[in-house]
Amino acid sequence: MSTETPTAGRPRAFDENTVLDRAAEVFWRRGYEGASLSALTGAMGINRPSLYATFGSKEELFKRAFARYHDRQVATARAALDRPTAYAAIEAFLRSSADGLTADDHPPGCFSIQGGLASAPENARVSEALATGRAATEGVLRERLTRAAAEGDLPDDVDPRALARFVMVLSEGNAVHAAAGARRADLHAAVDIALRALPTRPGPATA
Amino acid sequence: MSTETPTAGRPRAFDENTVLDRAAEVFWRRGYEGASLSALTGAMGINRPSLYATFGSKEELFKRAFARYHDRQVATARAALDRPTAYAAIEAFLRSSADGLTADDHPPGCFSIQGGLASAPENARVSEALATGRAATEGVLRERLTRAAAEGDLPDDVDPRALARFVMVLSEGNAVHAAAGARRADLHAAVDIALRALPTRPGPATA
DNA sequence: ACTCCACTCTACTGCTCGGTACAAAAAATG
DNA sequence: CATTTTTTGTACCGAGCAGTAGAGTGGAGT
Repeated sequence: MSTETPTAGRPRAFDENTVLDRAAEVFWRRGYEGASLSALTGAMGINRPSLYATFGSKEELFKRAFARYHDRQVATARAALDRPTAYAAIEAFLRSSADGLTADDHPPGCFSIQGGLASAPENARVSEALATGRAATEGVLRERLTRAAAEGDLPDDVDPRALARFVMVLSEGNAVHAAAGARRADLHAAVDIALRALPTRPGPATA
Repeated sequence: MSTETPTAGRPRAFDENTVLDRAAEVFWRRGYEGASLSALTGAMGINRPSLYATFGSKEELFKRAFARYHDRQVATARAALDRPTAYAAIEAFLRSSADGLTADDHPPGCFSIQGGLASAPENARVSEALATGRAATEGVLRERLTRAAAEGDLPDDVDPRALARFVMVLSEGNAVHAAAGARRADLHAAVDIALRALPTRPGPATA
């Protein structure tokens, strides 16, 4: 099994996490259905049998690769949201999102969206897994804003769920633009405008 | 040729636009790469040779199907933008977008995005065609807002291009949510918040 | 009524897909 | 050093892919 640590036998010639990151990049760039096994093994630097012995199937490989991406995504989101006010948290979230969508150490845009928004029915589980991941990120945001509401850091008439959705919409729309090659400054310009929509303002708790 | 009108011979047993719309739905639901010829011909109600005689290739079929969708999209956008003020135009655009993304006479979400954000290199032209379509819609929006700026219907410090991009980001982010099954009310809630961000307000020209 | 010709249909092509069998290779254990 | 255990590499599998050949079909023009 891939999760166990064998005591004997020929040692693996590759690092599991390293090849997962390379696989993620292929899925990200080509989408699940556009990522052929040949492209994957080529980028990962391993052959098919090694891939199948380690990950079981293309779908499992995808899920493992996406899980790594998603965990980092959530960690980044949590870090950004760790700000004293709702306004600062949202701004940090959107700024780090815009930067992440245009970072040059990985493909432009968002794995959760490029991976496969729509797919053949037999691959529906993949699209669903991605949607679940995005929903989880939105959940982190929602928790933070719900806390802000409880702390009086949001006006009483603001629905934290709707606000979290709005922020995610912004981030996802920017992801679509980034996938098409938009420049970082363009994404931040959209964030600039969005921030004016917030029912809270810079500085300590408003009401 | 499909574009000529033959005077003799067996007449075509299907309507070109009808089968194009059915093809569009398959591409929309499954993405370009997830839409197999079997799925396409099945939904279109014609066989492969008819498809190839009429459209030439899968890629050409896709472009024709997308062109129809896109033309309607642009027409709808233009209609929505035909409002006296920038605020009203933007609101109408976003409302009709949210409704279109959740209409029940076609798949949820947006063909331009679900069709194929990312793809294998050999299908890159498809993703590019979709991105070009989205850029065209953004162009229509930008023209309207540029006119608003010229008319004094937007504050002088507002960049119509950035504002158009912001509105498109909203629409595209909502499309991602819609693809994942979001309800219409959720999309409108995001629009509600976005409208507060506008550097213009309901009613005749502000400044 | 006959001819013509575009369209329709079945059956096929070469190719690539995701996935696997099997034997050679290589490190740990005795 | 021989054995064991796991990984690696080559070469392959059936299935499904996009695309096509060619016989059959049926309405329009004469």
